[in-house]
Amino acid sequence: MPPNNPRPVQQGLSCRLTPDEWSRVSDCCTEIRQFPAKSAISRKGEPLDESLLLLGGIVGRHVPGPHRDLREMVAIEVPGDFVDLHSFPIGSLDHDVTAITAVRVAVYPHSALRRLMRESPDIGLSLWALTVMDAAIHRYWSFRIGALRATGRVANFLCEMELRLRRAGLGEDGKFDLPLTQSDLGEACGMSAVHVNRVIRDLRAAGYCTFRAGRVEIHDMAKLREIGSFEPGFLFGHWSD
Amino acid sequence: MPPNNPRPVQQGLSCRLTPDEWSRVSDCCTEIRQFPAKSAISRKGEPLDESLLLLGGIVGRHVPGPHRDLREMVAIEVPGDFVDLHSFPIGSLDHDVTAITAVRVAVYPHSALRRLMRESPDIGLSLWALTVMDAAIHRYWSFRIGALRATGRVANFLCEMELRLRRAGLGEDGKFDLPLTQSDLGEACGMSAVHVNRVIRDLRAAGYCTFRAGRVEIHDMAKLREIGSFEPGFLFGHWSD
DNA sequence: CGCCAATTTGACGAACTTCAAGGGTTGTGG
DNA sequence: CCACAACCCTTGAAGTTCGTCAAATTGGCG
Repeated sequence: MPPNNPRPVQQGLSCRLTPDEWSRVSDCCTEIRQFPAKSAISRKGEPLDESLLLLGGIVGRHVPGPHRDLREMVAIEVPGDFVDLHSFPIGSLDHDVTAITAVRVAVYPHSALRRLMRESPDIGLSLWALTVMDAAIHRYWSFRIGALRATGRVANFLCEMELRLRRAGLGEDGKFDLPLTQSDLGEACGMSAVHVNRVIRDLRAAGYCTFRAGRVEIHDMAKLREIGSFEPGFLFGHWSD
Repeated sequence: MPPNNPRPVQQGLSCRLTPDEWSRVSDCCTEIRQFPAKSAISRKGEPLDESLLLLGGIVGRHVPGPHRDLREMVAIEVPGDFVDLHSFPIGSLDHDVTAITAVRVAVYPHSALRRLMRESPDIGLSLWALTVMDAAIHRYWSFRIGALRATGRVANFLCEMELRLRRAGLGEDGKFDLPLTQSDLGEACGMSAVHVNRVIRDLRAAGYCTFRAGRVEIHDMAKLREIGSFEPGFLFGHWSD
């Protein structure tokens, strides 16, 4: 390990690793890298030989369709999440990864992770678990888009973001920054930006929450969770608050 | 390895493993098990200490909502797919697993898989890759439901099923069995059963495909893929036909 | 200030859900 | 063999939700 090895702070999803595991994973980090807002981090199909842990900022993952204007946001990563650990076992991704805000990431070369996994298969299992949690979040997004109508979708989405950002130490008391445009929100929830606007107006008028200038304030969490059919234990029951 | 160790045939997604890897994974199989149609295989949150490889039949995975009538089908497994390998790194699942048809599965105790992974981390990596492919399919489902409208969703879904079932050796020439009700299809595509009925009537009238009595016949694959915005390489470009 | 992107609102039509009813098929028990 | 129940499919009618188009407004930033 180089003496100037960067050692990211443990937060968010990565808290599933024990401190010792985290320490040994951190040893694999070779670099801290930055991306400006709205820049592409990687593209579908591109060969990848490193994975990124998000340290600061918000990252979006989009599945592109056959036309430029047809795509869906399939995931959002918050600090503490691995952005593209999925590329480790398979060498590339099926989707685009984009920096929504300016972003700071820790770089983990696949070669180092592979070496670590050969030395300590149990750590490999813990990292595997992180990608499995990621898949569970994907499934919940399917549930949201498929089973709920527009108002419920937005409410449910805000509840998930509140929970995940709070777990990442980036919000409390139902207040947090969510630097997404209404168009972003529409792409994440499978609805038009115009309709997103109407829905958040209704949510504001009802007194449940506000979403303005990239900041969310939830005033009635119980009600928002109810109309969003949101259950905080949606991730295996591991997050129950 | 017991002398009467069942050795499942390799097909579908599991073809990503080398024959040697497959052989060593197969050694972990302790049992062949059956489930009747419409029976529950496992439920959300239940502790699991084994994973199942689907040998025959169709399995559905549902994320349940807070009410009985609110749920979404988030995945369908076909023979050759692991049904719940996601439970291996984490010990439980966030969703229900249901036998849609009568089902035959190969049982892999987690303890045996863990032993195998410690002996051969590279095989662990290959199994990890299978769960990563699974997540890619989840993302594609999000794309389908979020970015397409009803007709495109159904067309896209049928294209995916055609590809996966053909890959599993269970269909050719655009004809295959898909033992789902129109309600099932609605739960998978995020639409009402009534509207599913109208959409498949339109697809039939247009001469693109038929879906009757659990059997699909695609008459114009190019057209169906076009209106479904379906790209056969959706899985990392690994499946390109 | 002036530009550009994002937000907001109205109007309209299209897409979709719900409710309701009828018909077909299958399996079961008399 | 028939009657019946259960389930699925099919269609119509009516109402709701949502997308599209268009235009005005706001807000951030050089």
